Amino acid sequence: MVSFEGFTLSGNAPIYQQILLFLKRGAVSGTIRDGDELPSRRVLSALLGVNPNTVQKAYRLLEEEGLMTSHTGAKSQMVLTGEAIRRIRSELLEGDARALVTAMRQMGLTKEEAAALIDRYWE
Amino acid sequence: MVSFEGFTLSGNAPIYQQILLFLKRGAVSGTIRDGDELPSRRVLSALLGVNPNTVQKAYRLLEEEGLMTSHTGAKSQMVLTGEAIRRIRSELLEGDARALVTAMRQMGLTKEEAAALIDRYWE
DNA sequence: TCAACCGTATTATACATATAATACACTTTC
DNA sequence: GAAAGTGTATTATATGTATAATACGGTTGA
Repeated sequence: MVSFEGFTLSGNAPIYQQILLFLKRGAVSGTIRDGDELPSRRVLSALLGVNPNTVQKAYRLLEEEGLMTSHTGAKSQMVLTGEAIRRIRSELLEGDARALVTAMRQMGLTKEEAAALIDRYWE
Repeated sequence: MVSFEGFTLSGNAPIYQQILLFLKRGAVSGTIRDGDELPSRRVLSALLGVNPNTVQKAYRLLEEEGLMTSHTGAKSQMVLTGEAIRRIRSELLEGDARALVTAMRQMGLTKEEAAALIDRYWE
């Protein structure tokens, strides 16, 4: 069963996107694996304090990406092939790195200053 | 005059937030300085291909933060004290660093792997 | 002076996001 | 078999974002 322990809503990003991102990052790290069952829409929405439709939107997009299967009446399961995991990993890392480098550059930081900042915030 | 050269809309973030972020980062880097005139709402909206109201929203928020003054009929000007710049710098760097570290951690990367990734994307 | 530009304001429409309240058919479990 | 839980679907409302079309009064500069 996929655990949402340690997941908290934050920032201005849409909730369904935050859920999607949490699941993809878990797949990349290996804490979420192929065949793992997801909490039901109702259970997760109650856990997060959001509307069931919001969870459903995240799950629907997950399924449309081929990362999950769902059948009426039964629990939904993650579908994670090695190829899919590598694809997600590349997408996420590239996006995050690009965003940070853009930000640091626009603020006039050197590569060394950026590295030192990350090092300090790692704790 | 504040230049928007090198600024392009990207991603899903609201346009008015992207404009605000660009101006704040410019203030931190020193490319935008106290007293600098901003392009008019109409001119900037035409340059970016967005609605004048969207630019007005960004400018209004900038003014509400005390980083700009505007008077009917005249050009708007940046208001950047040393204290304000330090505040913006802290806010932006903290937010960016926190976001990246959270992402890398959730994907199971080590500090060294994250540093190598940033180093590679710096080019 | 006066035309051009500026900041500001209003009204309307459209889309995305999120919530709320139901409803129905299917699966699982006792 | 029956109850509980599940995926799925619908309709409605509210808010934020973005666009569109105007309008008005103040400032600037030829």
